[in-house]
Amino acid sequence: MRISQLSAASGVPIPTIKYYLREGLLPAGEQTSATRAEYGARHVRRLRLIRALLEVGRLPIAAIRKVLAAVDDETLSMHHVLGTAHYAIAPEIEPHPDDEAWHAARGEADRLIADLGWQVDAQAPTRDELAQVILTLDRLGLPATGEALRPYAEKAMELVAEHEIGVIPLDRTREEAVEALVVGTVVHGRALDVLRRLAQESASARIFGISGTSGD
Amino acid sequence: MRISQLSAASGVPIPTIKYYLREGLLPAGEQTSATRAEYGARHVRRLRLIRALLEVGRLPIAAIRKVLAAVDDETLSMHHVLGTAHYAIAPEIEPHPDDEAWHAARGEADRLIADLGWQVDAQAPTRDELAQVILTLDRLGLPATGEALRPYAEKAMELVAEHEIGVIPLDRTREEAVEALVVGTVVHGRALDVLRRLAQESASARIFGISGTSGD
DNA sequence: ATTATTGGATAGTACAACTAGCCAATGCCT
DNA sequence: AGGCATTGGCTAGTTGTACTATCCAATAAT
Repeated sequence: MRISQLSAASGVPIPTIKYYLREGLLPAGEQTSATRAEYGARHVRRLRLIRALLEVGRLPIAAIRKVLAAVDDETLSMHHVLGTAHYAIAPEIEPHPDDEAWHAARGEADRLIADLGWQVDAQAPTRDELAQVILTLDRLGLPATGEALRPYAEKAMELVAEHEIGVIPLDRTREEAVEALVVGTVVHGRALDVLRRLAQESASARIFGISGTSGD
Repeated sequence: MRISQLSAASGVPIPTIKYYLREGLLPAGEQTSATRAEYGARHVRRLRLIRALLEVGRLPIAAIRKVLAAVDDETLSMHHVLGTAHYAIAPEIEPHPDDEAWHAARGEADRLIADLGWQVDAQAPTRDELAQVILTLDRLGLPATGEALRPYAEKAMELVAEHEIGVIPLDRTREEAVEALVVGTVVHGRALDVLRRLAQESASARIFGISGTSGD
C-alpha cells in the first residue's frame, strides 16, 4: 500500500499523513526503495486511532504522541499505559505556589478521593484537575465541597469506570487491549458527556417545560 | 472600580480585560468621563464566569460570547438558555452529505434517545455529536451500538442530569439561576470527567494490579 | 523514453487567544 | 495651577497549533 492508497483508505489527506509521519504519530512505512515505502493495515488502524483521539477526544498532537508512545512500549503494563494516557490527557495547570484557596481545594479533592476509598496515585495530575474544578465551583458560589460531588462519584462514576475497564478485551493481543483502553478513556469520556447533555436537555424540558417567556 | 482594580480583583490582566471588552464578552463599564469608566461587582462576577467557561469548560471565546448573550437575554426561558448553551458547546461537525455509515450512526443515536424516552429536540446538535461518537467507536471496532451505550445513559446519566437541574436555585434572580444552569452544564461536565478518570485509575489498579511488566 | 508519483524537506497559512505599544484626554495630588 | 500617572481606545504584533503548499530529485510505470 502506497501513501496515496493509505490516504484513500483512511480519508486523511496525503500532506496530513506526511505531517503525522514528521511528528512521529505514525510509524514510517517499510522503505522498498529510495523513493517508495510500503504501508499496511496497521497504518490505517493507527490513523483511525489518531483521528479518534484528535476529533472526538480533542487531544493536542503532542498529547497524542505521548499516548501512542506508551501504546507502543511493550514493557509498560496496562495500568502504566492508562496512567500515561491520563497524564497526557490532563491539561497543564499552572502551579499555585502558595495560594491558600488552591491548597484548600486540593485538600478537599484528596479528602474526597480518600473517603471514596479510591486507589489513586498521589502524584496523579487528575488530582489537580479535580482541585481546579472544586476551586472554580467554589468561586462561582456553587456547592463544591467533597460532599456535593460525592453522589456523582459514588453512584455514577464507579459504575462507569468499572464497566469500562471490564470491557477491555484481555484475550487478544496486547496492542489491541491497550488501544481499547486508551480509546475507552478518551472516547467514552466524550460519549458520557454527550449523553449527560442529552439527559439534561430532557430533564430541563420536563422540569422547566418547553414553553419559555418567549421563543428565540 | 476602575479597570486596574477590576484586574486586581479578578486576577485577569488589564490587556486581557480590554480584549474581552472588545470581543463583547464583558459589558462596558459605566462611562464617567471620556477617559474613565466605572466597573462593578457584576463585572467581577462576569469575569469569573468567563474564566470558568474558558479554563475549566474549554469553550472557545466565540462560544462563550453566544452563551453570555443568552444569559443576558431576559426574554429567554431557562430551557432556551440551556439549549443555547448546548448549541454553543457543541463543536462544529462538518456535514456528511450522503455518507451511509454516518446516517447509520445518526439513526442509531436517534434510536437510543427514543428508546430511553428522552425528550430531545430533533434539531439538537448533540444528536450529531452522539452519532459521531458512535461512528468513531464503530470504526475502531469497539462496541458502540445503542445497546452498548445504554447502561451508561440509563443508570448514570439520568441520575446526574436530574441532580444538576434540581440543584438550580430557582428562588433567586433569573441571572443567578441562569448562570448556575450554564456553569452546571459546562463545569459539572468537567467534574464528572475528572471523577470518571479517577475511578478508572482506581479500578485499573484493582483489576490489573499496580505492578507492570516493568516500570516506566 | 517519457510521464506521473513518491518521499523528504522547507516554507507558508489560518485561526485562536492573547499581549504590547501608542496616544490624547483626564484625574489626582500637591 | 501644574505635572505626573492612569485610562480608554486603537492598531499591530506574538505565540501556539494543526495543518497545507511547493519544490525537488529519484524512481516506477507504461
